[in-house]
Amino acid sequence: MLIFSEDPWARAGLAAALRGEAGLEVVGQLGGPDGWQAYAPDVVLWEAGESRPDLEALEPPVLALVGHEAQATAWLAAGARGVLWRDSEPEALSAALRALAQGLVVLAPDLAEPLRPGPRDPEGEAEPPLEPLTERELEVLRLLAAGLSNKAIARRLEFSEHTAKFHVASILGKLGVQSRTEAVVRAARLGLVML
Amino acid sequence: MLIFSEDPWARAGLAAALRGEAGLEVVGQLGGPDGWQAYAPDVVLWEAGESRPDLEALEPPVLALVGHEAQATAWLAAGARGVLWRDSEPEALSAALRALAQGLVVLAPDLAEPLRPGPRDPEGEAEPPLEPLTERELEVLRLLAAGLSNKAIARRLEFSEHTAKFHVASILGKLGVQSRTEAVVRAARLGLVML
DNA sequence: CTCGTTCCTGGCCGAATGGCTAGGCTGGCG
DNA sequence: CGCCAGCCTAGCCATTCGGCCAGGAACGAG
Repeated sequence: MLIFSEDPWARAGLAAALRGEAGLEVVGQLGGPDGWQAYAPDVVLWEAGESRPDLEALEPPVLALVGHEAQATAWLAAGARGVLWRDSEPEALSAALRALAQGLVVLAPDLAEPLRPGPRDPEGEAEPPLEPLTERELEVLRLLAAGLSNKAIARRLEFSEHTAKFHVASILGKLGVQSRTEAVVRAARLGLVML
Repeated sequence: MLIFSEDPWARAGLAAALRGEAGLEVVGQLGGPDGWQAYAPDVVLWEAGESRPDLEALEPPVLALVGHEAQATAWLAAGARGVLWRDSEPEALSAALRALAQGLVVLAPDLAEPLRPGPRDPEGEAEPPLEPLTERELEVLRLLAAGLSNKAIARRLEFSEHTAKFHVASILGKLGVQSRTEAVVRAARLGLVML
């Protein structure tokens, strides 16, 4: 097992915490993926920095330690085989690393939520009495989600800026929000547009 | 660890295969969940039958062994903390069970696909020369994505509206966009924020 | 010590945004 | 025919947004 972290102290701490674990051998520590081949690790433990993860050239499975959810999804997308919170217990790290070495995928419980097709919050909801958007409004919404200004929308759809504002206002009303940004987020969550 | 399977031979086989694994103790075998309390297991290994899984009354984390994908999703939805294929190696089972006991979620690689947000268009890209955002900027970005106005962000983070505008401008610059809406969409695509 | 970076604050200004009211045009329906 | 829904246009107005310039406090690196 090879440890990556931009922070030397974090590397040392992780190595020390895992040293005692049976069946785990820390073969080295690095600041990043450069030169990993020399260690021929079966698994990589990587404490995520804020920079974008790059696992391209890395062949062994990677367990990413992350601090917040956005990081988690970024690392998953980048191909990490395991994602745990930074404050996980050493025993959890050790167990996760062993599972990784077996080719399995390991996640912190919170991060597995999207997998559960979901009984959907039973009570809450309350929200989408959502009047249906007209075809025209959907067109505008898509441009809205692309980040276009009212003026740009008007040019694209060949009507006046006033009309653009009219449709946008109508969309805001139907979605129950008061800014175009909120509208985009809401629409994305409702599946009305793809981001 | 407690083993469930409708098939007594399968129970025996699993127990035998796992008997050798260090740090795992098979405390019993049952045909189903009835009466599990008597064994006080830390984990349950359950070879899935074709019937609908019911994990309601079951308190320890469950590792389900499934034969096909429909089963896998059914068991995940039912609350299984781990799902592996029936033909997994004993070493993989053992590693998975230990991770389960640590409160982690374990999956066969194929089953984790839905988590990876996108295969990323392989060719295109060209885009993210993306300077990293500072911690403060990420905080602002998250509120931005919630649709808050500069004023609201300033209140929430307890600094002046000017500072909010300053950070927003900095975010726009780093993401290479010119409106907050674009910034949110871009950040979502990059995995910097969850919508 | 100076330098550079990050974070925070301020003022100014033009443009964009969102709420409002008030039209006109079309086509479907009773 | 009148009525209504969806669509487009228009003006007014307060607020917000985004760009620009300038400065201060804190901290680590040189």
